Amino acid sequence: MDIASAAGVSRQTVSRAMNDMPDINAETRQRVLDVARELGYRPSRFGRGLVTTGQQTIGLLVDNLTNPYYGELAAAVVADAAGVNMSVLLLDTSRVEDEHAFLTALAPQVDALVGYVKIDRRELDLLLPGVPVVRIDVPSRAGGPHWGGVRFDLEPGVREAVDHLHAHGVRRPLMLDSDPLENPSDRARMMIDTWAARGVEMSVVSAGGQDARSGEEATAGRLEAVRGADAIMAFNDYLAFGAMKTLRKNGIRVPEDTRVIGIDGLAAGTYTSPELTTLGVDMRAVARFAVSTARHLLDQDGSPGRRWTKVGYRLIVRESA
Amino acid sequence: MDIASAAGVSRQTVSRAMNDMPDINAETRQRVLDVARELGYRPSRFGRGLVTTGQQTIGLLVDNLTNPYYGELAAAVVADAAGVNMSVLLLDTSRVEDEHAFLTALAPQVDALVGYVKIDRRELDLLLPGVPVVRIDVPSRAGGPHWGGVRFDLEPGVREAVDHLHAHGVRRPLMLDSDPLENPSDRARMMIDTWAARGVEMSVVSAGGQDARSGEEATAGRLEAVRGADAIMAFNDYLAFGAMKTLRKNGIRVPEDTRVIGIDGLAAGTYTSPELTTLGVDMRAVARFAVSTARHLLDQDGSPGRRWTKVGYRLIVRESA
DNA sequence: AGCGTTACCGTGAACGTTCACGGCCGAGCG
DNA sequence: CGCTCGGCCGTGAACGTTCACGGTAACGCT
Repeated sequence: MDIASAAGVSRQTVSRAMNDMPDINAETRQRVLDVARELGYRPSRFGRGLVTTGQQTIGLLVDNLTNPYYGELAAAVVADAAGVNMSVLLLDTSRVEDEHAFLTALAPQVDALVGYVKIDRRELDLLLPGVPVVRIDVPSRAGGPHWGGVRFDLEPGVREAVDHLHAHGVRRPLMLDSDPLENPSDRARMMIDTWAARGVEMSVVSAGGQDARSGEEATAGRLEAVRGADAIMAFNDYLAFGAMKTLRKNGIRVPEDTRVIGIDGLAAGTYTSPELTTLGVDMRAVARFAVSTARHLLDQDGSPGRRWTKVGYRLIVRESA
Repeated sequence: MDIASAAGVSRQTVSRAMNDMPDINAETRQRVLDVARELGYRPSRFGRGLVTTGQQTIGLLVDNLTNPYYGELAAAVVADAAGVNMSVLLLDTSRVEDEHAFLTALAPQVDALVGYVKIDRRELDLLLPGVPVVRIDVPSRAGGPHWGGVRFDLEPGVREAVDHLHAHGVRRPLMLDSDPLENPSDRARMMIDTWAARGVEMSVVSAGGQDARSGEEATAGRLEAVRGADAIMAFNDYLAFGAMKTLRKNGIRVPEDTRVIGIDGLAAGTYTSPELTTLGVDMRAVARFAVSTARHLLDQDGSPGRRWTKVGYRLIVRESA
């Protein structure tokens, strides 16, 4: 502590001055503060963190913040974390080629991991032994006792959506999937089954991608199939955006001629015309659970509590269906 | 270091085991690792940070991550920071009422501040004396020697946009401003002046807000003015989205009847139909400068370098104009 | 036997901060 | 005068880790 001698006082007095603590003369405090500014001194967060065990940091692992979906998640997590005095370190894996090296470099900074961890469990456990991990949108429970997660359940949303469409007279629904026909996505499978349960057969078009352009091109390429449908359910909102664009270019009105439903609940869906009806999860609830679970796993206070949860998609009715 | 005695070795050997260092027997390492897992031991980042002065953290201050604009900024900053081995702590001020208390709690975790700091300079300087600050989108240079920033220059974009519209025969442009008519925004003023320099008078409609709904309602409420225009330039993309929605509902075609241009360059503008032509800044360049400047101010290596820069908006031609 | 080399491991010291405690001095009181 | 008390300040100790160094034993070589 160089500054102490520079100001002619002791370490402790410097500490008192910097932290607005009592037991220090106002004049002395000012002198210390002046010297500190002069020398460009700033207390080290490491030195402080070593002795005051309070502040904890959670690492938020997302695929690509450019995608507003992750933005909404991040906003919710940050808000919740701030509420319990935790910080959030952003880990965006979109532009990183080697997730292993990435985590090696940044993970020591973090007390817990939350979000979309794609890395293998064994590998991660070796890399960050004992670090609590709360995964989001995982198919199944996995990992040790310091792992948790939230599973997304599409089913209630699909049921609501199919009910909604069926009630509006839809009988020739089309699934716009991202995956190839011979190996449909889980979402597509569920849609098809749900319609089948109502005695309606769903046709399928594969987009071969998850972005708007794929949706636009796929629907344009299979226009006869699209014209034959009275509703399109897309793998996600982006594909739905693309589909709506194609529909419009071909004079097909939404929702009068064809209804369109996406999945994700992106806010961007309110900027289109018509606004996109979609299936979405309550991100606030997801974040709330993730943060509280991370905190829980961090404390290890013996009480196991719930480490896993399931949140259902809900139908968000806007204008396109 | 409790674990050292538990494994029957010294602190240093534990360190060697945890960090894959040489000079340790493979068998001993495994034993230490086992004991560590058993006891749930994890090296403290504070203890480590105290002795290895390397990793630095920058705090990214944004208004509201739900807004994809900030998501793009965050993604770019994170990518750049990772490139120079820095971490990014997310500070979202959208849901925080008292920015002062917020910073008091979280700022000690951070080595530098980047982004949209709204708090008063004097206050911040008192709170975090000497902390480098790089502000984004500020009107003017301000702050001490440890402050920097990037100024956004709308002018080249406006010039390009007006040129573009003028070349396409636009003569009755309409400004959709967020601020009231009697006190127009800087953006509106610049638009109006640029048109005036070409001998064209611009009419103005005030939306009284910056979101899509405001744009939709304002244009709907002043439909006669809108019908009389052959181009609409909006305060931002959101207002443009709203305007396009109203235009569509009233059978006005974009861009055939009326051209529309926004400001922000949101990716969401590519999901609409037609895609929104807009003015945007190169976020990657902004982030690059912000991170490198933060690093520069952190080092204080004497060479002053450039602490301020100006990046110009550019016209992004899509479909709406 | 004596020597150097290698593999492995331990011991101060240091990083910067806060906590618990104790000391000094002047003022007030009996 | 002696005593107490409050205001102000300094001194070990501790937090958990790494660095630089030194030490020990085993082994091979001359």
